[in-house]
Amino acid sequence: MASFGDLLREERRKAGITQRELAAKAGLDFSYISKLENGRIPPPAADTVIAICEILKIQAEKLLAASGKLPAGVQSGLGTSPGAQSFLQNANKMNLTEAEWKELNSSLRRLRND
Amino acid sequence: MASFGDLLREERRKAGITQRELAAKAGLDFSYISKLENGRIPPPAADTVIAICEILKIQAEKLLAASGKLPAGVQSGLGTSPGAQSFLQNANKMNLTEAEWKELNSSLRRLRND
DNA sequence: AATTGAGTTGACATGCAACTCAACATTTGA
DNA sequence: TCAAATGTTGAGTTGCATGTCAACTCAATT
Repeated sequence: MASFGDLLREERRKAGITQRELAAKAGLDFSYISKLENGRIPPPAADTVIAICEILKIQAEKLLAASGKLPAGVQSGLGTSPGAQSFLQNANKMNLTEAEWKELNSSLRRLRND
Repeated sequence: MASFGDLLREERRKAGITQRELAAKAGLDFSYISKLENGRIPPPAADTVIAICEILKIQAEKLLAASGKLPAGVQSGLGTSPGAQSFLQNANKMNLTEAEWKELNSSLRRLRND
């Protein structure tokens, strides 16, 4: 899988903006963007990734996945539910494929749409 | 919901051991256990919660949920999957009930058992 | 050739998570 | 009752996440 830095650089260029512009809009230092793109430092916090994606007008999942981190809202929201805890433990052990996650997303929708 | 500290104290007493014994087995300082039980400090890292549960011989979900944190393995395992990322975002926004999480756990089993 | 815009780098800052350590207080059982 | 066991508290430690700042390079224009 492409590294976070490579993806970020690619998407930033697609958006046609400089590191400095992106940084300014995201409220970050431009040198930080540079280091991220070159993989000199670990990916930013998940919420920062999301902010960046909004600026670049792209879906967050790919960059988020490349960052390997879960959004704070997800952690606080799901972390306090025993049911979520065991679901997540099980899902993790099963090492689901992307197709299987898609299936689960359907199950999720069916929960309320039936 | 009961606080992490109250739950911990309750379960430790059920197991019939002292703070010092629990701490020793978990590789922690006993004063740390004391502070946890009294809510003086935030709950420990998820992996520490799991270690404690193993010593107390109880299921981890309740204490984990009271701690509000997700195990590191879950974060690194699910955080790198785009499918998991979007599933978790959706699930979080839906604010699922415990019963619904149980449903999803069944869907999970069905994925491989069919 | 000098300026300008873009990117890179190393050193440093800051805050918080997750504890430990030493001292003191309280409870309990012989 | 009183000593040992158990529990509580305040202060300190350590490491890592998440950045900033200042100084630099390099390529393209003017």
